[in-house]
Amino acid sequence: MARPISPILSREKIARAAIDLIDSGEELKIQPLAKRLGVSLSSLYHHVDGRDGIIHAMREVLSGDYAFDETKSGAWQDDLRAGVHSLWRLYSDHPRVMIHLLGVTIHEPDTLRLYESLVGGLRRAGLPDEEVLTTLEVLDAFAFGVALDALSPTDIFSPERPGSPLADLARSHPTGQERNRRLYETGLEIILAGIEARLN
Amino acid sequence: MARPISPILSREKIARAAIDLIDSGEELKIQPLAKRLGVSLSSLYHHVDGRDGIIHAMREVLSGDYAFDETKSGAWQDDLRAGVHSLWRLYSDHPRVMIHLLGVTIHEPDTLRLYESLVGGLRRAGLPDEEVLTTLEVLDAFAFGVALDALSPTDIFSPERPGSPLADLARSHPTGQERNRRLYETGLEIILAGIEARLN
DNA sequence: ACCTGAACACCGTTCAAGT
DNA sequence: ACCTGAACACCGTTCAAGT
Repeated sequence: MARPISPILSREKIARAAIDLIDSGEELKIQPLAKRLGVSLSSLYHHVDGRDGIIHAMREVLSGDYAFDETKSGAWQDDLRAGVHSLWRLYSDHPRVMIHLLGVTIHEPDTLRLYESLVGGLRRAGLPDEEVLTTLEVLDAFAFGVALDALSPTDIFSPERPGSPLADLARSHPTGQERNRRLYETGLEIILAGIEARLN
Repeated sequence: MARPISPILSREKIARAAIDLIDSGEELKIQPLAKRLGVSLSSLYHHVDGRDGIIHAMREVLSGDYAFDETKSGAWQDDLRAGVHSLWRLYSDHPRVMIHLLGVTIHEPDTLRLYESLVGGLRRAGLPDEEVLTTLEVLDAFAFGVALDALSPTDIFSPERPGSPLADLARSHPTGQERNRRLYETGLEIILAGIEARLN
């Protein structure tokens, strides 16, 4: 086969296949990616600018997929919960993809709109302007950290010596997804309570 | 040269050179690493088990370097501040190394002792046992997220349209290291205030 | 035991050829 | 414009040879 009547590939198809590949635990390699797409590996280079191009394409696709529909104007706490949750879904659905996206500036309008919505929530909470962006970054860093935490092995705390206080606590501690979910929810509530406490 | 009188390499020397390499922004590649150490690349394989072995060696070295000297028993807030700070120094001094260490279980005694010290602080704060480990994970995820945030380009929020509320706020917002430091300190205070607020 | 150079397998990228 | 196979450069790992 040479030039097909209608193109088999597209920037988006490549990006989605790459996301699937990474999410399934594989490394981002061109050969397996081409195989998934049912094409030869050199075909990819007609649509994206090499490996880096694939990474940029993934960012574009994800930014659109997780666009935030501004259901605004409840209590500021609920608005922040909704916004951070949307961000966290993006991060925790694709933690391995996020690692590739580190160090890439976000200028997709969809993602910026999400940040703007969080700014709105923080302002309505009564936060002074000079603390809004830093607090937004706190929420973002927290969500990102929790998402990467999900990549840790199930038994994070594996104390060899049985006398350790960690060993006792670890026994009645949830593992896996349940552990991660509780971590996210508890942490978010702590941060919201902290923001509120500092307003006075 | 063949077998030297005293060995040129050691597991630790290789680990430290690898950490330096990664911290300086390079990828972890064997050839440049060998060059830094002044040896041929095949020499490394006599001391570590390939690339994965180097990653394990880095974990061991860093765990020792950032061992926490338990200066205990101030206010629980101060104890937590000290413990989290120690953890954060590890993460934010070597954020790129940390990415390689994701998904590797920590069983180095030095690091476990640091976690145990945080458990002590949280208990003295009056947290019920079933929340201690989750709250510890919140602090850890936050510190980790902030450290990775430092890898973002200096201008994170780059709104194209000038009408955006982000554009205005970004103008009077610090950048680079200063931005990251403020993010860490503000976030930690928010979380401590949140823990305290939820105790009642 | 510890270092070396050569050999090998793997992976990303390029390019001429085909429609 | 879009797909292909072949060629090339790069990188991790192995191994026989040397002390």
